Amino acid sequence: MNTISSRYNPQTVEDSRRDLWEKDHVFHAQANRKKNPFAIVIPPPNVTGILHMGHALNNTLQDILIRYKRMKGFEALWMPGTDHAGIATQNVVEKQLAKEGKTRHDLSREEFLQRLWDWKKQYGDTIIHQLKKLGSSCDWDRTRFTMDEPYSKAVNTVFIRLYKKGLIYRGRYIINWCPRCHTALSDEEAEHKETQGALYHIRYPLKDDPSEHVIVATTRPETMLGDTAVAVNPKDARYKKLIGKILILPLVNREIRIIADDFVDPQFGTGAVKVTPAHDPNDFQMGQRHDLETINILHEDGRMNENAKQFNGLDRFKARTAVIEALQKENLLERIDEHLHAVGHCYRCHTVVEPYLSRQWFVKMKPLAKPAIRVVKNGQIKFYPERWTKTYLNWMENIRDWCISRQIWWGHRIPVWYCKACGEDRPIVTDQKPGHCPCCRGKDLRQDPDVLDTWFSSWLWPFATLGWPKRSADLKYFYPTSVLFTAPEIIFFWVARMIMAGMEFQKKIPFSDVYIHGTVRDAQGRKMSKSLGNALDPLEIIQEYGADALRFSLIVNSGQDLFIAKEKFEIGRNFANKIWNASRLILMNTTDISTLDLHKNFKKLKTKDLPLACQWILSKLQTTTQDVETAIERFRFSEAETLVYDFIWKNVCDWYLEMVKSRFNEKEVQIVSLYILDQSLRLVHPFMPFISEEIYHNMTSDKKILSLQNWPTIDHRIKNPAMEQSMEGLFAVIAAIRNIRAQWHINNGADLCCILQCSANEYRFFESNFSVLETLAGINDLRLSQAPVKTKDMATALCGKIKIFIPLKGLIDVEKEQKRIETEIENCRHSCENLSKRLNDTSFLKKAPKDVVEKEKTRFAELSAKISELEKTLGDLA
RNA sequence: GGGCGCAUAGCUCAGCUGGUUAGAGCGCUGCCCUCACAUGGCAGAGGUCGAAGGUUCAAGUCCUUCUGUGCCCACCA
Repeated sequence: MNTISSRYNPQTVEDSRRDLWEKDHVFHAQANRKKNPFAIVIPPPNVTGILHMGHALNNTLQDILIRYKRMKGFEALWMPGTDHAGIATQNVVEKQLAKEGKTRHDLSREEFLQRLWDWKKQYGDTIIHQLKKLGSSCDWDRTRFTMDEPYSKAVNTVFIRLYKKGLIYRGRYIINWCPRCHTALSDEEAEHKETQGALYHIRYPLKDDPSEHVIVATTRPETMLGDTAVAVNPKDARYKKLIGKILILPLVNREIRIIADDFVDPQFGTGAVKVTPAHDPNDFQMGQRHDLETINILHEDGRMNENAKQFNGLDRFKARTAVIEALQKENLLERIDEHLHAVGHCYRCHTVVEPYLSRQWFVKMKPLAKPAIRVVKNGQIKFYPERWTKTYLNWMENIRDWCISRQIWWGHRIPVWYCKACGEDRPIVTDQKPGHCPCCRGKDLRQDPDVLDTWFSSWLWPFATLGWPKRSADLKYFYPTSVLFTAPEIIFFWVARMIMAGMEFQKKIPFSDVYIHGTVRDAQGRKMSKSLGNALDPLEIIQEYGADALRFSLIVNSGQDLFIAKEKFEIGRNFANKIWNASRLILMNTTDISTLDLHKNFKKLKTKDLPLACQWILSKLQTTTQDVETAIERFRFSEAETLVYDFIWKNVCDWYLEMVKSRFNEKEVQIVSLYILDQSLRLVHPFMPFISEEIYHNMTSDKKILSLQNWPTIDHRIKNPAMEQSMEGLFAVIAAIRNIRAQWHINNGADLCCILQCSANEYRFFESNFSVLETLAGINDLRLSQAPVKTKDMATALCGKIKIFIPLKGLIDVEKEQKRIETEIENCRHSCENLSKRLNDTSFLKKAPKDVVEKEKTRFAELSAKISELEKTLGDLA
């Protein structure tokens, strides 16, 4: 290693480390009675996917936790896999077909599906390979796919169970229809975007008196062709006398009635609403209340159909213009107002969706939501950050039924058959094609052509990946899983539904913690996307900076939403380089020490006899380990990472190594340095697995794998907070001397005398660390003085030398400091008085909750201690 | 319309249950290629913590209002 370049080169390292892990199946986990399980399921990326920054962040977070837990001795399973992503994947393959000038209808269903499977075989693992490049320590042997045979079994089982329970039904309702994908979408799959549109005011003449008319306002004028009523609020005085009258629907000359319905808001538009039951969800409900006819005016591809009369065949948006022109011609268009409103778009292809009346399968959600609400409310499942709990509960409490059928071919075919004789009203719900119809014994059976929403399989992920519906040992051991990591936009699609499925089918929560991370944005705060062209490709970053650098930089920025520009990755790259070089320094100077016996040798050392620098860094190591653990357990990953960064860079490199580099000839210094390196590598490993593995694996003569080593254990006997504090004082003094030296432009080693005036305690401390002080401060004549330095001493010290006199207290303004401490003491006393008043007040003691009282008591004790400490400091100052 | 965030150094952000002198990285200034590292070292400058009130012995932190800004949800056509 000592001959290796001084610059860390991740490209030469990462592939081989990955091979090392894969070859030995290092990350394979199995039901193991001797250990505690810890499981994470990956949010399965789409098979269409290529790695983007969101994935990089999401998977790095998971990897940090799973590697940490693995090192902590858990049987840590990270379950990987991919999602078939129904519409998304079908779209990709249809685009391929389009290049050949074909549509899927030019192929048979089977041929088309074959194309999809071929595609999946060829590209479906792309994302998995890319996740590996990131360093993800998944149990790759278990990689699942949502359309695997056993997984499909789970999907069908769920469908059948819910159907039998009455929680799945089929019916004609208004759903969101994507005219480009030719399929129904769930409410969650229709993205509402603010759009500048127009509010068209149209005159509908009265039948009895064509000179009179009612003006209706609409944002989608073409839907008027399907109107079957006009509705007004029954309390609206303007229209009261018109209720029940007949209007002539312009352009189609259909007679429609004016009805009264509370739904109508008299304040909006003209207070009169055109009712189109086949093309608007509210109108549909009104239609049901008033028994109105539904007239469908659209083909599935968004063109007008024969019901649109002269507009037949026109695309819906062309029809809009045509309808407006026709109305203008007949002088029936009152006016057009600008209008900002939310328009639904397909979440996959961004086409404007149409509310469309069709027969679909639905899941009744309210009964499923109930237990899922309960487990979040009672804290069995916690969200991080906590505020997402509210978002979740709000959605769950207003949940609507879930449209699960999709009119596409790629996905789980709905396990339902229809008998030709008995018709679609008698669906046969079963896993396998039945031999005959159970009611008429007819043999002409046809399976429902539709497939299930892709989320209808994803919501089973935490247990279907573990073998359910089989009662596998894995399921028993690893379920419920521990933490779920995901992005906020997935809470409704996936997280909520997984909780419902878990409660329904396992009677247990699927995971206990949900960590919601931020969205990765560009430097301007825009969401990274291919279409905007602002996306940074993680693979490019890995190529240029290394996977460790990518991981480190993402996490360190990951408090909330991340604003990422390419330069942000330098911090990770530089840190990796720093680790590399610090390791070189240590390894070059510790060749006498066998790494085999490192821990044994270390244990033999008597900490108290070690050089101060060693004692200090060892103590700092304990503190850091403790803090990092706490941070990780609280899911404060960027904090944990910063702690490791500061420990290695600022403590180990900037101070420790600088203090000991001249003493590497001492054996115990070598042992401690090597030990610190060993432990540091363990600390960084969850964050930067490649470089840490590389250094560790190569420095151990028996080629141990770091991924399988233990997390550092904290030895409280080595911990010495008081000494840490003293050392920091020492560092401050050194900095002050250096500053003066710099200001005076005195070179290192110049003839310079420096007298430090310090307290008795400090005197003892500095005296024993004289050489360190001199070396680091660059002073060759350093003197300490407990007494105030007198002019005479100065004069002696100054013979022919440049003078520096630093009263240690001079680092701070003594008077100011005294004042500050005095006020501080006064404040604390005040607080103590208040507290003691309350603690002696019996009514307070009765009323206040126990923990509050306890807290105040602790606070009182703390404050008292603080006061005496402050008083002591004050005494020292004087 | 409802809900949730954010506003702290030139920039990007930490700052958790109020409590020493508000921190980091980048950028900036000065001095250094010293044999681990210039992807580096040392030192330094830079902050009325968005505004106004309030609670408190004590407020960046808690409360109210306002301003700016971002996101999510929602069937006002």
